[in-house]
Amino acid sequence: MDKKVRVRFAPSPTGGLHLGGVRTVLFNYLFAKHHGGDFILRIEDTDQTRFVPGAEEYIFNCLAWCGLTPDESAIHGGPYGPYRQSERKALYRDYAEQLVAKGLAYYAFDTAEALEAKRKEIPNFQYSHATRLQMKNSLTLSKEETEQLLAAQTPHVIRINMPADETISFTDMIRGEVNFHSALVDDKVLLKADGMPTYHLAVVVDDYLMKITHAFRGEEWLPSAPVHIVLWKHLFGLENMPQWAHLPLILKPDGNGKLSKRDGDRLGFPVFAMDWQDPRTNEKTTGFKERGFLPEAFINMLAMLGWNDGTGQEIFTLEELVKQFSMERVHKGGAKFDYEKAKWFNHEWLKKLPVEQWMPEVKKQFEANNITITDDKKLIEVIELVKDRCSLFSDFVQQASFFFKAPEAIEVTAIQPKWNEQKNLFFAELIRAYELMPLWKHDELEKEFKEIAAVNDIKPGELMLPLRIMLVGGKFGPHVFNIAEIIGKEETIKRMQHTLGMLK
RNA sequence: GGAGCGUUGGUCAAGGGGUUAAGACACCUCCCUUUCACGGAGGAAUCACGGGUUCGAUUCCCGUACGCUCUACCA
Repeated sequence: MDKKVRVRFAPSPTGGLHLGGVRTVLFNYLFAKHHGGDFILRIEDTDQTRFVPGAEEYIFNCLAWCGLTPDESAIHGGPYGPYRQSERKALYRDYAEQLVAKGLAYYAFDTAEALEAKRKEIPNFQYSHATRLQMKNSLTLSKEETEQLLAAQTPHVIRINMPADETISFTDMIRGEVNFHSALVDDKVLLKADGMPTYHLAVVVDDYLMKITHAFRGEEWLPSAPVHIVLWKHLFGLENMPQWAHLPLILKPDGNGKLSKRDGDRLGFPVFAMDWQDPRTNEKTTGFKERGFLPEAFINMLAMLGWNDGTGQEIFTLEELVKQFSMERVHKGGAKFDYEKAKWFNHEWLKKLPVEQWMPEVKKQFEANNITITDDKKLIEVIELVKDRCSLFSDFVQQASFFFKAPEAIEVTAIQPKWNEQKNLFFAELIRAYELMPLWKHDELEKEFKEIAAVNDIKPGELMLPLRIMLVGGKFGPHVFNIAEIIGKEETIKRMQHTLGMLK
């Protein structure tokens, strides 16, 4: 029987959680759940210089919002902890030493200055089989010298001793067989001078210890795969190595290249899952959540960036995605992010989900714009009326504020040129009639409106827009008489009089 | 510079040796609508280029071009 599937997402807590990161989580999650396996979240915080307070908690919050709950993590617990690499520091050195003992790694004592000098001396310098004999390390020093330096606690790193002439190959679940020539891969640092492992060492040690069966990560990792393969071969055996899949990148909408936070700022759309405030600069970046996206839509949209089930279906629930997902159907090429399409996904989900479920978000958006809503029944009525014209929760502010508050700007210029005394008289009469209306219902209002128009011999079409401008302030929104009914007699008449005053 | 990966309409993409080369988003036209949307009907691709293999290539092979990623004691 096959081993239980175990996958992991391993972010470093250095800032906001990027679209591409969430998609990597998603594909990990979908694959694991499709196979009845476990999804592990491991924090890769081995670079102490890049530690950002709050970033870890933020990642957990994003995952919670998305509904992608880890089975094991630093906060969910689990049998293979700790799940923060900084807390596992002690165990890495031993593996690096094992490699040194076997001659597959070596101590290197080169200072930053020496490395810098070498880079200047040799163009495109690589610390590799071609150059390592020119450097200060346990390969060039005598055994005694090395031991002396070590005993004196001289700062040093441990580097992998890449084979000089081997073909390193592995099978990627998305790309098939991939080959590298070992001579072109440099001797990556495995253990840093501060005793922390680099990503290269940590990822293989932890994947082994945590019994990871499938390792998925972004395509940017492909060039360093041979380092990981060599490590696996000598540390734990290729037969125990997880199956790899390198996911295609999410590209910027214009031009080419990886989508970055900068692109979002420049083009006006979010890139992070949720709002992120950098504690060092206090710079605040809005996320998809706060911008008015439903998590269901966000996930759905991400899933379709680089994957589809081949049927043409585009709207999927998480459960459906779990059921349908397969790594073989993931694309090789990167996908450009399209914000318009992202909004479309949200629009579809808005239509699909019951209003009650997302009404609180709409309220929040109104509150952020100083409109407090106390009447839930009215809000639901309003939402039903305008939801076809909204893609995001934030759109409701623009589309429905006038139901709760008289419009601040009245687009009188839209009606002024064609305004005349006849229309003036019509509206005066309409107001008198409306004041006496016993039943304030949209069909009654419309009937009355048309009757008075007929008596005055004006085409109703000439009067509809003026009425709309009076009530809404602009040329948009649902049927005018529905609006009038909801805002009520008093408010309707007040707004008519207000605009009439402006037209005199 | 080197290595690896990629390339079907503006975008996401289905398909796969012989097809009218799906569908969605965006865009344009029309219908519906006395506003804006929604909805409905239409509109656009010689499948990067050049060689092969083949009766036949967008599909297989090899080159070329272009793009991207990596090339840190960052992940």
